[in-house]
Amino acid sequence: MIDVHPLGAVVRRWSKHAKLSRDDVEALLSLPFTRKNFGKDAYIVREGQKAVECCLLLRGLAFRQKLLRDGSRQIISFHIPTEFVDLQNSLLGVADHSVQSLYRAECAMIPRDALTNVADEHPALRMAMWVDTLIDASIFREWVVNVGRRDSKARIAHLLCELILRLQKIGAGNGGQYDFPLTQEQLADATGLTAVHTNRTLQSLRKDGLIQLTAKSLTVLDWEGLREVGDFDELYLHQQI
Amino acid sequence: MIDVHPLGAVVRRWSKHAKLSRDDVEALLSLPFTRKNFGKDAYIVREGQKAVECCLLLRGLAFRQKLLRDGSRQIISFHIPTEFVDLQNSLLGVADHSVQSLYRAECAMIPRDALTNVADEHPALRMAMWVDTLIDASIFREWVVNVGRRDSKARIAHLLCELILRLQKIGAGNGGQYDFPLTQEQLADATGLTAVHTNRTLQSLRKDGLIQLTAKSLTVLDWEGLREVGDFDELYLHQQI
DNA sequence: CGTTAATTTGAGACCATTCAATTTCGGTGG
DNA sequence: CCACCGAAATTGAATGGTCTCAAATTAACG
Repeated sequence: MIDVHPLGAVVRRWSKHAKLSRDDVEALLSLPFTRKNFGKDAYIVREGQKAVECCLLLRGLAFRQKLLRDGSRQIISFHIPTEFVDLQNSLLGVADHSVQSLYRAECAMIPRDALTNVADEHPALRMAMWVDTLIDASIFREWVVNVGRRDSKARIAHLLCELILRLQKIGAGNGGQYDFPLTQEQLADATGLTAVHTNRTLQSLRKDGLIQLTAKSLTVLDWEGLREVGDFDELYLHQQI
Repeated sequence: MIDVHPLGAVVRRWSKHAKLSRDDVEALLSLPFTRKNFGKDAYIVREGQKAVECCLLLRGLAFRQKLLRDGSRQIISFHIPTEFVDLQNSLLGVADHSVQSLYRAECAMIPRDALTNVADEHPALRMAMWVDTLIDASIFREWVVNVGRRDSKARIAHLLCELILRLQKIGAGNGGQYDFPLTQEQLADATGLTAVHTNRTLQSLRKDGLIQLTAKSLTVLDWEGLREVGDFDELYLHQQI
């Protein structure tokens, strides 16, 4: 799973949505970028900021969040390697939310102009980018359903199912075990629960023999069971194999 | 606010995001379409369906929803005239959720192929479409926050603020009064509450002198108060005047 | 003007929260 | 290597917001 070129994984992913010509691929791979490392909870994009470069996640995890006036927060999505965390900012201009690294993250920062130029000259690449943002949107929709209509157990199970499938897709984890550096507070902020109740809910999922969750590592013991509890249907991920 | 051409409103809206040449506008206005009327709760797009045409809402309201296994539902967004209700389906292929008319709706149905062709030939139009779907996504994100982290009163106030601003933008409503054919059950399904609790919450908003809501008509009595209660910040709507 | 949908009201139960205290874990410096 | 520290996880008990279930009232529509 180690790519010679950091953008190699993107080529692989996008090839599934659109037919990329040799020329398209070449243009993509010759995009300029700089590597950048982020520590725990470091800001990758800050709300209100004007975007000048676009961040492709290479290693680690990232999440997007919005803060409320009363200080509470809602995590809006998680991002795993090979994903752009802020593609929409390249177009909308001002970021309407923040992106932070989770634990640690390594990114390829691509100048916004270079990205829009390559999109202008390569319609297939623009299409792939668009599809990326559409899949993002589809995931947001499912999150609305998750926090809006499911109880705590289903919410957490559903979130775990989603992350597991996405991690699987990029070849992370083996034997049902995944690196999982999320704190229970982050899990809570992503599901609209409190940290305390998240703790109890996780205990319940463990007691049911569905998962094992310790020390930054998640093991799936009963995938079908977890899927059942989480009311999980992966259609919304649009992960056409 | 009556357009000679149904796509006129789209031209006006998109002109704010991207510079449209005379040629772009012409291409847009000469898109083929058929008018179609939908009755109360009629399906405009059905989950799992393959998209062959794209729906532009001309009159009335529409909403998107997802059904859960237990039969409950979550409304994911509302749509008002001049908006495309399923632009993403033109690209993603299979619809991952349904779109229904609310009360009544009049649409312009545009063949999917015609739309993608005009996008291929007119980069500015494609860009405008992309921005449309990005704003959609931004609204989904805010909805995640709304159902995830706000209490019932704030949730409903926030939703009302959003709809009011969007309706205002297309020139609907006068003197703070808007046509508002939503049932309390639909309001509930959009905010992740029950119909009963939505009823009580609305009463509370009325008692506070913020709104007047009767017989398919919403009147804003105290905009600043409603905004305050709803923790509303319109940045996410990306409605650059 | 009758019939159905939508709104409203009441009371009790329950899921999730709040607040506080305790335990465990991971990392750091002596 | 152990002692220490702060962060994270865990536990308990009480509170409260929202739900559930029913029934009553009102509005909408043909």
